[in-house]
Amino acid sequence: MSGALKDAAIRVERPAKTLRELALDKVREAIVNGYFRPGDRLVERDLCAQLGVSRTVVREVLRHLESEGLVANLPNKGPIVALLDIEEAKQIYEIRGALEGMAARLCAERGSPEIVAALEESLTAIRNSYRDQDMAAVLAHTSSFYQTLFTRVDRHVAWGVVNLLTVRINHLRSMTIKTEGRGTEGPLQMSKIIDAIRRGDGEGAQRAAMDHVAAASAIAEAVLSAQKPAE
Amino acid sequence: MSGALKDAAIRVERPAKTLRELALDKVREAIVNGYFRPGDRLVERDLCAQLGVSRTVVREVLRHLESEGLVANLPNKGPIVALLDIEEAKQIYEIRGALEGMAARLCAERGSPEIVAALEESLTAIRNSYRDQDMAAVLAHTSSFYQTLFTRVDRHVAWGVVNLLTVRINHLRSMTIKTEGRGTEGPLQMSKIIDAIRRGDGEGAQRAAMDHVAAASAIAEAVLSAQKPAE
DNA sequence: CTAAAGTATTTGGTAGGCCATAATACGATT
DNA sequence: AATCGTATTATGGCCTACCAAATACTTTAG
Repeated sequence: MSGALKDAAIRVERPAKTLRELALDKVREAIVNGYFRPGDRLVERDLCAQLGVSRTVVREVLRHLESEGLVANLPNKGPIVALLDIEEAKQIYEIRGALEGMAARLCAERGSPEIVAALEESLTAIRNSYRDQDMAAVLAHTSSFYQTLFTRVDRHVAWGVVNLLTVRINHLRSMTIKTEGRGTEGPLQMSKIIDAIRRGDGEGAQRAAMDHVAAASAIAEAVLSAQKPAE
Repeated sequence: MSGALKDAAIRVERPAKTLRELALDKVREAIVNGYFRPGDRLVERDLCAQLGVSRTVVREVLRHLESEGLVANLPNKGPIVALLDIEEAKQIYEIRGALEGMAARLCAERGSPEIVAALEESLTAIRNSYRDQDMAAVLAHTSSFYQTLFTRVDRHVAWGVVNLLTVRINHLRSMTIKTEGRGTEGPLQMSKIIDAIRRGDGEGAQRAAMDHVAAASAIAEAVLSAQKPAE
């Protein structure tokens, strides 16, 4: 991140976003924050009207979301918002545990103080956001905490995988962080990760990261199984 | 896998494959086995002609492959077959190591003889295919070896992730298995995984699985860096 | 011989239409 | 009244045709 602004400095930052990408983001966001609920049908022509784009674009967007796992396609019935089953959620958490554990270990083994500093910055932001009850900010800073973990040791592919999986459980995440006591417990677990990284304890960092995810998973499971019978 | 054929027994198994899916498979296969080479442009209208389908379908297929990482989209220039850079390949192998290690550990901890039997069956098939110099069969049976590892402990999501990543390095795989001595070394490493699982040694199974992937990764790296300067 | 102007090529996106299938409503028949 | 066909509708899958903008390639004029 040193000399990357040589000719990027004056570069006109054009939106460059193709209409398709804009639509994709819109629909994904609509799903993630519950405007479309799991199980809702996504009727192509309706989406065209709502988004103001053509069917071609809508269809491409739906295909993309399908491969992200946010949308499921029922044969001869069309696309719906994917329903999240508890088994799948647990598996996603498990995978995140494996990958985040790996990244944490690598960070510890690298032993760079900058990583520790960056992580602590995110953690502070998380604590502040909890204090302010700003849950959206908690999520954002938690993401950047993990992003640091992955990208500071150049594991962009793994970070991509984690992101891909995370969108599928996003509404779960927003529920887990609101859970009783999560405001102190979560940051505490994260600080353990940082501690282990600081003292170069790869094993410990890995374990701490996995513990943190496991805790989130347990809460998510409780939340999910509590709400399933209700509906 | 006990009583799942209650009403599935008579279910009419219609192909149901939509044209889009057929085209998707065709193009993916064409990329994977080198009919389209990395860097080749994928001109929509040409593909339409070659596949005998409309642009609508082709575009959706290209989007899908893009999100699989097999196709890259240059802005205002169009899609090309993604080039595989060595750094990315290493990361993919690393992730596979983490996930396959996890699955192997779970298999060991479950301690079911059926898993061991299934794995051994795949391994025998692999050995036979090596003996017959049938490399396509080696790849197929290797896949089913890992599929067993994941699906017998119900880790379908992780298996999906591994598959997603694997297509991106598929041509590497076909090169690594042809490497000198891989015909005895690879199966040997796999038999170590099985041994550890058989004696319920989770830790050992995990390590053995990770070793196996690490060996493949090392070979792939050698192959890649040997061929890059050549072109 | 170079620079400018024109010409393909190709993607991004739109519009609209056709057909097959599934579900629903509706009417007829026993 | 219950059942059985039969329209109707909604919708996805797929197609053709078109336009605008950007890129790449030629040709022409100075």
